[in-house]
Amino acid sequence: MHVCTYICKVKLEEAIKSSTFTSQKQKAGLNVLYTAWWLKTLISKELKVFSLTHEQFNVMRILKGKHPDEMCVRDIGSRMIEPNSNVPRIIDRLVIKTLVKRSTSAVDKRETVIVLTINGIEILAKASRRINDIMNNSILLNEADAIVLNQLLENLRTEQ
Amino acid sequence: MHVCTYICKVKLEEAIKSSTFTSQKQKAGLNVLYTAWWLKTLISKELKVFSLTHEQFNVMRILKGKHPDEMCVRDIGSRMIEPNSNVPRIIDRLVIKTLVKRSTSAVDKRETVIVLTINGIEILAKASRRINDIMNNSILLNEADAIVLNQLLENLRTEQ
DNA sequence: AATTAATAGGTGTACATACACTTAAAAAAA
DNA sequence: TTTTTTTAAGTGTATGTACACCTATTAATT
Repeated sequence: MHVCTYICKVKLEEAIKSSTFTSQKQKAGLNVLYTAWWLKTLISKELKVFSLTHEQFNVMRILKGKHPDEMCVRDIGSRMIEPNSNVPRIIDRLVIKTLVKRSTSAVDKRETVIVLTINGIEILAKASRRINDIMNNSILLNEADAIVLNQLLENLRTEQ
Repeated sequence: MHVCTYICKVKLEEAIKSSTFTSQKQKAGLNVLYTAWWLKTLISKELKVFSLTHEQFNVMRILKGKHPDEMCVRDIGSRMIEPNSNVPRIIDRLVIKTLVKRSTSAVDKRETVIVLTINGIEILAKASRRINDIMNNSILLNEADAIVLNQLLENLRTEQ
């Protein structure tokens, strides 16, 4: 049985070498930005095994949600975590790796429709398993706390 | 007196058009990533008035912390919110805009030392005021909630 | 003192992002 | 039906990021 000899808390103060925050609210802003970077880096490192970037993986996961149906570029873009990502260029790279197929819509010739290839589905399945494992093992947050966190983040983003 | 007629909650489900999360923990991960993007965009939009990017502003704010002392590139890098930022290139742009001055350290010729110019201090003061206002007005989170949020994010990042 | 190792900064490349602009096609208006 | 407007995708440019590699300088070792 593994005994956890010590737990290293990655404190914000240590990470950005600063301990003077004008308010907890200000600290929370920096904390969100730093935590997002921490998470992205964690995920990106795992995806490297599959030669995928965070964003390429994200697009593939979105496509999976509609598979075997095709999705247009606009529709993919509207589901991205970072909505201003340049989806056509991310798709370019997935096409080169033969993970997705791009074709013009028969219904509306303006639309480009994308669908995962068999290769894409296989790679995505493997990558998803890995990422899910990592998220479960690395995010040490119980479900009750996660609910509170989700609520607080939603409050933070509330607009008048 | 301004009457707030309606409050629009930017729900994660609406933002990424997904409502099927395998766990609250998984949702929390996406929520952190999305909130960070939301915050960054908010700040970047404000900084546009000053022709500054989020990262250039961040470097200038770090320099302010030691002003009028100089800081070496490595030292700046270690205080960045996103530690893998390529500091020399961010400084390149600040030098072009005459917001900082770059020179070789007399003590250790390997080191490049950076200091804010008078122009840089002025611009930073104006930009900081604007950003602080925006943060105070846009992040609708009371101090008690902010403390909880900070604690949860620190827990989330805890490593064994 | 001469050699080797470590460190600081910078560069090259691939990828992503923000945003303005272009082009083709479809929809709406005249 | 022709013209105008809107929409979907893609492109160009400036910026930033991740990471491997290079160069100069300093520190450590022999």
